[in-house]
Amino acid sequence: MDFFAKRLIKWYNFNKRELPWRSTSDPYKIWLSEIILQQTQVNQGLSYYLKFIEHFPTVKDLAKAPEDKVMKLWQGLGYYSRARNLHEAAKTIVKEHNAGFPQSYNEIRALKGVGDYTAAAIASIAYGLPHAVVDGNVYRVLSRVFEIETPIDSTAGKKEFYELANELLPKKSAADFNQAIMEFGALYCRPQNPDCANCIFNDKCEAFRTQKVNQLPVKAKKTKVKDRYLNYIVFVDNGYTYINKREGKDIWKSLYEFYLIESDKRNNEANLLKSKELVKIWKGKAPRIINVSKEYKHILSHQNLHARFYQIALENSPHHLKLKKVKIAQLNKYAFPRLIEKYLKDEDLIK
DNA sequence: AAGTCGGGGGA
DNA sequence: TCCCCAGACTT
Repeated sequence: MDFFAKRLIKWYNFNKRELPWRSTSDPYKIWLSEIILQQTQVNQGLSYYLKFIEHFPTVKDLAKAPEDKVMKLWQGLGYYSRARNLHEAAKTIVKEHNAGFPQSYNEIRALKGVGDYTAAAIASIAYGLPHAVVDGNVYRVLSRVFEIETPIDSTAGKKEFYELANELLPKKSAADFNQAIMEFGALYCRPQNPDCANCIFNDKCEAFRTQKVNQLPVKAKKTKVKDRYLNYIVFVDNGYTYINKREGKDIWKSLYEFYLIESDKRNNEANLLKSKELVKIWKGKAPRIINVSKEYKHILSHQNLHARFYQIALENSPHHLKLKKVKIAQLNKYAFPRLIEKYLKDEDLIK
């Protein structure tokens, strides 16, 4: 087992990518990078990291920012609870830690949005503390090299991989080891098309020897996908429109959208006009629909969204609804889901 | 233990 | 299509 860390760290020193969060020792920046990179590939998160550092050079800057600005900068990256928790944790750090980033594993772990993985990553990378990270890369690399078939999404599997990672971790090189195993998983021991031919472990890898590389790691569950049909009512009122901030437990919390009428089946215009909700809004008088968009299909990991946008005429403006009246020219200040952003661009409502 | 939360990219 | 990504949180 001793070969593992040695080869890995040596490989890392020669082959690591130059990334902005690797050339800093600022725990705030390391924390930010780790939140952004949760369930997100480096190439997708990189520009967001740079934007955040530019707008919020310190944790104080982030803490005092309005939530809408944080969400706007996060727009398009997904998993928006990360942005809300990031913002809340920044406030916690300023208030309860006097703007100094916490330096112990337990204090880091207590921050909103920081779980076992992220706490270990920050503790090791920023402070050299001996906590092994276990992320998707670690599951993949370890399950293959040591041919472990325990499902990674089971309690037993999580425990087993966590213990193995910590056994393999050289306590004095925690930062390098953790980053090395993740980098190696991303560049060589990939989910598909792993580069076994050029792999530094191909003389030791059990899965390679038994030709089980593409069967590992084992995952037990699979997600169910639901269809949802979103009918958006777009009021256009002489240079203004009406938007709404999503609340509750559903997707896109804290992002904006138009007035939404959701149905579990595909709606056409006639059905929409007859829908109880719409009739109720105008007290039985059908509103005048002046434009119906194409259907937008938007795929999430667990939902297939089908959306259509209905523009309603000026005389039907919803002054009686609790919507936010905003200038169309100001729409670019608000964070919208990708789906709505696409519509806005198609209609030239934003650039 | 199971569900839920986004969006992009690769094969 | 399906799978995965420097996972966390709620139920």
